[in-house]
Amino acid sequence: MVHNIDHTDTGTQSVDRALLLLQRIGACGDDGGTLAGLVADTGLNKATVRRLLLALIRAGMAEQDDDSRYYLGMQLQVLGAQASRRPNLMRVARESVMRLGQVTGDAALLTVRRGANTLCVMREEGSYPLRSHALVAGQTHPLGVGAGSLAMLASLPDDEIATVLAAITPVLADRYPRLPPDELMRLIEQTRADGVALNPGLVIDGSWGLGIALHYPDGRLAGALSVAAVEARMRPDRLPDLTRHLRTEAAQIETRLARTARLKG
Amino acid sequence: MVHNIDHTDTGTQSVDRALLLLQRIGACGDDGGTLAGLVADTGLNKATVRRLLLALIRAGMAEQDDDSRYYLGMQLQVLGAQASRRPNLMRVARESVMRLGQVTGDAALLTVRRGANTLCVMREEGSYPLRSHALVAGQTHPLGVGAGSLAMLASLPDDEIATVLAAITPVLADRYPRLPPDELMRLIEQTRADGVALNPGLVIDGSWGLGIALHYPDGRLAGALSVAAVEARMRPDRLPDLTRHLRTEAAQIETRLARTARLKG
DNA sequence: GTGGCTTGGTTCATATCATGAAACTTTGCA
DNA sequence: TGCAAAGTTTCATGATATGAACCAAGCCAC
Repeated sequence: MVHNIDHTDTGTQSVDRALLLLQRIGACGDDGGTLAGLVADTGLNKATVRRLLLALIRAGMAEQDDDSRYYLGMQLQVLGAQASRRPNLMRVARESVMRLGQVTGDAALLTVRRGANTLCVMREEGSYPLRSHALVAGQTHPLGVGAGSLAMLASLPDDEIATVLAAITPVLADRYPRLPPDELMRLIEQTRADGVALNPGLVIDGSWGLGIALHYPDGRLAGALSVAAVEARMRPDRLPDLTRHLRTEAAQIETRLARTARLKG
Repeated sequence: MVHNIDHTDTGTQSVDRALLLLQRIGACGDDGGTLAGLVADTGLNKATVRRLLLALIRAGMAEQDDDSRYYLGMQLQVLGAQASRRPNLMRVARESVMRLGQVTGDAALLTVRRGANTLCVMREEGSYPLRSHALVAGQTHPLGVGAGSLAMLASLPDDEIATVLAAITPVLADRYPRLPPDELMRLIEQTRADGVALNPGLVIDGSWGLGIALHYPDGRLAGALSVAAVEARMRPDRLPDLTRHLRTEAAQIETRLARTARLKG
């Protein structure tokens, strides 16, 4: 039924740019973004950014304050609430992510794939005071960068891995010097052997992570569940314990995914 | 500082359409929308809708299920959560809206202005079993249609009211036969005299509402707070009580708006 | 089965619409 | 007062979104 599975990207340049802009505004954090900042972030022309921002504002997706900073708009809160009513991965996993964070004391993360990249969709802070803020909800990284991301990449068939690697190699070279494609291949082997993905501070020094992929009942990749902490909290003796918690919650999420899939069947 | 206050709408047709589409998908409810349905809703060409949907899907704003229905995407949940961290009207009013719903037992609503229309951004169900579902979060109506909406319209200066009326007259004639512009003018007078807006079932038979406008400390319109119920719950003897609750919560919201405004100064 | 009907999805010539360099305005600073 | 940086707008130009027409798949009645 869905004919065009590769989501060809012709004929909507301005829409793509506008939506990219929305993400960038979100990434600016609580006190919004400036026009110049967004221009720098996106690499677009100043006039283009301004024009797109006006369109976003018109639709309520963005707002502009008196100090001429740009923020996310209230329409997004409404749409976000509407989206949250659907029994999708995020809703189904919420409970598990929160429990994982509370039980381990570290940050629990839920990540999904978006093409050759990953998006962190949820983060539950643990109680441990020394926190790794390497990954925050809304951030994207190339597939393979970070524990959850690596777990997802490793779960893909080899030919798809090759495609993804080809796509992200320039980005890796540019922004993740410690993760060249061959190192990533090695990590994939390791992950497949272990059944969990370990990121020993390869993205940010001292920021470790442990992740596991999640699948829909039909075998399709759904996302990844992971735990992030400072190096001292991920010593070898603690890994088996963390892995066990991850596996328990991952199993629970997959069970619930299967249940909601059956409802529609 | 913000030069172009009228938000001129040139040069972004496709973005406007894509964002309109997002709202329509949201309006489809929990089990999504079909391509044909969205085409009918928006009046756009089928190919255009499909192309825009692919762009939305690419950005994670929408998703397409196996049964080729379209839903709101997870990226919206993430952006919605980010938007919710800002101390805007919605966040500042949340507590009051919930309390209003619980105390009165009816549905409490928070509405904002969007040009010549209003958007319901929040709804708190009361406990009373017989509910009016005339207004649900995410729905839009012309300014003046509904109690909160009427409260906002009545609070505008006369010349702006004239502009708005001119803009919405065709829509009124088409979709709200019981609310011709002159009737709306009468309601505005009534609202100004009473200090609250009463909608005695003029939009949907038997669905009554009572609303009051909210303002920022500098006098700008912020939105409206309202209560909706079936006719039997809005008999004259109950109105003073409801009005008092509305006034109390509105005052509280305005106080908190003033406080957050002072923080930025 | 088969013919008609509905709905999902795609193509491609065309003219519309988004583009971005440049100009203009405002603000901040020295 | 003059300079620099950031915000905002304009407008000629060609890249880009458009939508009529088309294809394909499912569904139903007969």
